[in-house]
Amino acid sequence: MPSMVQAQATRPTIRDVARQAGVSVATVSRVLNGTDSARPETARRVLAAVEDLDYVANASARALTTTRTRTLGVVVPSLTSPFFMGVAAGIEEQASQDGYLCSVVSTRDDPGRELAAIDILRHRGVDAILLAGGGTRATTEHDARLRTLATTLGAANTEVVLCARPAIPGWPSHCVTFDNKAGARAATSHLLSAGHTRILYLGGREQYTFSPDRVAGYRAALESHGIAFDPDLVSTGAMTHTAVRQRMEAIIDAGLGFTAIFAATDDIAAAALATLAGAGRRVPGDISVIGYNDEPVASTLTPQLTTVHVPKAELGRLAARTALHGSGTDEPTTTVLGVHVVVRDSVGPA
Amino acid sequence: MPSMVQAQATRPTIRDVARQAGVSVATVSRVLNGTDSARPETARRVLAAVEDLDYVANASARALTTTRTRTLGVVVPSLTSPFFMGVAAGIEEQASQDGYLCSVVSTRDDPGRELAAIDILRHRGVDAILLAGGGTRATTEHDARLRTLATTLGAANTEVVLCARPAIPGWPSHCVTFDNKAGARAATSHLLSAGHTRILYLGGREQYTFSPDRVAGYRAALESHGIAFDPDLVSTGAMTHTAVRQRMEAIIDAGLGFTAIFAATDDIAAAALATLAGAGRRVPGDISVIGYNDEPVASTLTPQLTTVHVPKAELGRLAARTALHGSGTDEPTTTVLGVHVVVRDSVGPA
DNA sequence: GTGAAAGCGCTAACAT
DNA sequence: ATGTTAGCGCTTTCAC
Repeated sequence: MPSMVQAQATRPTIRDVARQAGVSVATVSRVLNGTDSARPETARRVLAAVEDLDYVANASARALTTTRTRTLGVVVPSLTSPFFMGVAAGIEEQASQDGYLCSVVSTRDDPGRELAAIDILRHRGVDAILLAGGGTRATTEHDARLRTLATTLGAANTEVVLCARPAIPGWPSHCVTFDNKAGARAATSHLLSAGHTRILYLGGREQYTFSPDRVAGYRAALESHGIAFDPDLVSTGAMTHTAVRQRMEAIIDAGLGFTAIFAATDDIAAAALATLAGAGRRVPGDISVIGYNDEPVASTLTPQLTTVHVPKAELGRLAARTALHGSGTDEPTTTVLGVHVVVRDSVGPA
Repeated sequence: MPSMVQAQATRPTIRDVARQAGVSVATVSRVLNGTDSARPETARRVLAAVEDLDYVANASARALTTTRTRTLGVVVPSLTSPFFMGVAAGIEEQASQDGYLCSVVSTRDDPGRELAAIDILRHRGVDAILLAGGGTRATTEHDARLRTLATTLGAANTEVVLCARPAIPGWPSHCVTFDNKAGARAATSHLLSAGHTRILYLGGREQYTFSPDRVAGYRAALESHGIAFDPDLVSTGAMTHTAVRQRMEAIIDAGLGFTAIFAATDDIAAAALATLAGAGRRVPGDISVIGYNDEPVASTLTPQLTTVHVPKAELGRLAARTALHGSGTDEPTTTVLGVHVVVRDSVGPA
């Protein structure tokens, strides 16, 4: 047992271990990294010294020589979004399983901070960057800047992979996302199959990255069923709880005819459900409602919400794997995960 | 413009910048860190060279000499808990504002992984560690191990501060938390003031860190109002949505008399609300319900949930500040943030 | 199988 | 105000 008197102010280094084990620092390094085989007895002595001194290798020094930090940078739009945290959970799980640490920086829902976030991560020398979600739809100028930065980083051997967001044309690295439009189409079809023909699309602002495809899926389903698209049935705008409620109230007051609602997110669906309840409309008796994302809130609602399941954790895991180990080819790839309707209690016959 | 032919496979170093600017590396370092004043013209040349070469300092090399990584390690029980993500958002905001990066590792709700998580962070040489939440109540043995590890790290100048969890006796560093018991007391009092005397406590498993204090607060409020504590009115168990619903159904079927519910979390309250609606009991007409935590779900419920607000983001920010800059004294401190009832629509007169 | 020594890219004395 | 230089703690040739 070491002396209790002198507080160890300075951490032991590999040299301390070498001295204590009676070997060279090179041997200690080899034993600790399994780089080269050492005599069992030598290894034992080294390990004993490590244990004894409570030695922990200096990650910075190691990174300096290996040029790898074993860190994955993650950029998310928000730390409080159930959707992105579902994805982040998958990322973290895969990364930690592979011995990587996740450094996360949030843009706080400001796409303008995306570039800065990537730059912070670049300065830290992370081995790869995951750009999860995008918040609002980018301008082509923003996309161009993003692409330039990603290309620079790619040349420096740091992949920037897009995750849970639409692919960007000409992106130099990979993209792992889900079939956003197909999900919207499936949701709408689900409603159509139940006999609904007047379906209200209740969306967020049009500049959200997911908006265009969700509207497109909605329209596509309508067309397949030979139903004319009615612009009056499309409502977009802010998606805070109160904003959606106000929008719904106005719609109800206006006497707009519809028997079902396709909400672009579960949160929007929640607000719709609340408004409907307040207006005395029964779900799914009078009105059917379907959501999108399958966030935890879906099953706490009354009635439990039928929605489109997005494999968030799986998406995160796959994205992390792709960022860390590549996708097999050197070429940029786009992997699109499937989604499906999960039937609960908020949809009934027309 | 540099040659387009040769792809820059290797990143420029401080020497490249020095050469290009016609100064020494020391000057470059000084200009970049603002350590010492340089002649304006010199600084300009350095900055131009940096710009020109797209130079980014190597964080590992810098950390090696300064012995500071400018990284904050964060241990959370889960990346999908709205409560902890609220706290994490505050942590990330404060850290990034102070130029620190957050490296997060999740224990995936397994307190047994807490030690391992801290150890991972220790190996990375983070400057401080935030232990957010604890999931389940620890054994004294677990606490002892935690304390030992924290003490070791503290000696190595790495503070391990507790965040949003009960203080641990003898903890060598700081603790930033909220008044858990007072919140439970306030919630119960809120119900009592509305005239309720038969109040059901609907909790999670007893080993959750927050459980004991919430029950204690509930009892304390009862006592202050001269109402006898009835053990039959305390229901604890798993807090998944279905588990709580089953529990609630059994309670209703058993004909237990009560006019109000104090749910230990908003999620539990959500499940209770769903069960009540299914049973035809109106809230707050027949039964009043109050939650705890003030998570986003509270305002999506019907009726909107009256609950106890916990300043999650503020808690996170303060904890980060404390971990990064200390609390003023060298002595371990415990900072307890206040909480308050936020009145919405789920509580009515008895 | 093991040791000696040369860096990795940076900061911080110490000179001037 | 700026240059020289000695490390920081590790990995990795290159010898033996």
